[in-house]
Amino acid sequence: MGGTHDADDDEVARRKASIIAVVRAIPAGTVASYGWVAAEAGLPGRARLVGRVLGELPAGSGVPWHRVMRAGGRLAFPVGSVDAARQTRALAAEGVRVHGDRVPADVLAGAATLDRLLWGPTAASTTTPKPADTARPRRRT
DNA sequence: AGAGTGACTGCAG
DNA sequence: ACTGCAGCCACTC
Repeated sequence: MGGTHDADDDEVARRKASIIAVVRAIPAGTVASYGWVAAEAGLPGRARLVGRVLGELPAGSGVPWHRVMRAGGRLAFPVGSVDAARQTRALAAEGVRVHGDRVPADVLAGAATLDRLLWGPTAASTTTPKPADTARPRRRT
């Protein structure tokens, strides 16, 4: 096979797969932040990458992109935009009431609980993505 | 190679 | 609570 098969491309595809796997693992009725998803996918600090990957998702991909929100449980899009309305609608269909551009704290707390659901002691699921990648601490005060 | 941009985030004012 | 700024990462021009 000679050809153009760079390990770099493979790495990129692998990141996308990890991100999508985490998003798909978010239970209906709960939401998670971009940063949280990135961290769980083994890509701490790549919240923006999550947004890009979700934006590339084709319609009907089955990936619950609407369950991914900004930090603090805020809508990913500005209120009034078509996408914002769509996300609000999709969340409402799952019982999540969006108040303005934010969701109740308890819904967001569900994401924190997810941590235990996914990587908890009783998790041990074979469908869980792998952390891989070395965690790189953010240099912040 | 340098500058600009964005489905991000946290701290300051 | 809101806006602005800085840091960061990946991509495009």
